[in-house]
Amino acid sequence: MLQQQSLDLAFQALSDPSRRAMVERLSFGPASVSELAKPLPMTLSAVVQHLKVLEEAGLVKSQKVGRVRTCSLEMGAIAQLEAWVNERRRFWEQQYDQLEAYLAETAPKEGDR
Amino acid sequence: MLQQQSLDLAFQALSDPSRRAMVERLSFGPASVSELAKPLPMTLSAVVQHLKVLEEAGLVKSQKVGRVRTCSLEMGAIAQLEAWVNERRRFWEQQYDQLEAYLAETAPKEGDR
DNA sequence: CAATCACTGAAGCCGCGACTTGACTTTCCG
DNA sequence: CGGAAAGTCAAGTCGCGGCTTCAGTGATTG
Repeated sequence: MLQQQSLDLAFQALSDPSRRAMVERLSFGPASVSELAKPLPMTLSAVVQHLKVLEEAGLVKSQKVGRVRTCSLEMGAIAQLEAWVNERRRFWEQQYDQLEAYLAETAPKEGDR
Repeated sequence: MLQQQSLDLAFQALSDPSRRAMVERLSFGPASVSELAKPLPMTLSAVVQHLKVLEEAGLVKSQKVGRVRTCSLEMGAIAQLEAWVNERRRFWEQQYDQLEAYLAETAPKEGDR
């Protein structure tokens, strides 16, 4: 599973609060690097480094025009996260259903007739 | 938002591949600590430490009966992750729709008639 | 043209997080 | 009872991740 690698990068990237803040900001629309940096209590340099992580995780893309780099969300990676989480839930519910079925079979209740 | 804190812990916890593997295993049903440890290339001790992280993040709960501790998934935290991801997508799509609407207004296409 | 803006890149610091080792405690089984 | 199983705890090591600082480099603007 090559997915594994990119999932890893994505979760890793989102484990940092500052980077998650950047993603949240970007979910409202594109922004420049300094716009992303404005609310964060750190250097522009640090923000750029975070940005690099997000880009390598495929969560964000950016392009530079003139002297300003504009960033925006890359929904593909987000969808992958979603898929992983959904899968966990799916398996968990399935197992839960099996338990229910088992209980229903071994100890049928009134309403079951 | 106090949610922030627990979201942070959850993402943080899932940023480690071993811990994600444990969660994946647990999505198929409860397991003991050594069962969780079996596929992982590390000491039981290390696994226990990972487990602690997962529990503090609210992703897993466990209880000890006799000498064996049985772990299982805690779906609440997972649901929170899901919510965050969905929210990002929601905002992103909404912004996308606005763009589309704008384009449609300023440069109507053939089919619009 | 000079000054400013918006980054970029390279060092370097430092704390924390993922491990290991080793020593103990409890529980279970024959 | 004796010994294996299943964890638990406390140190201690080590590398990497999140910062900062500082020294550039091109665009942009008065």
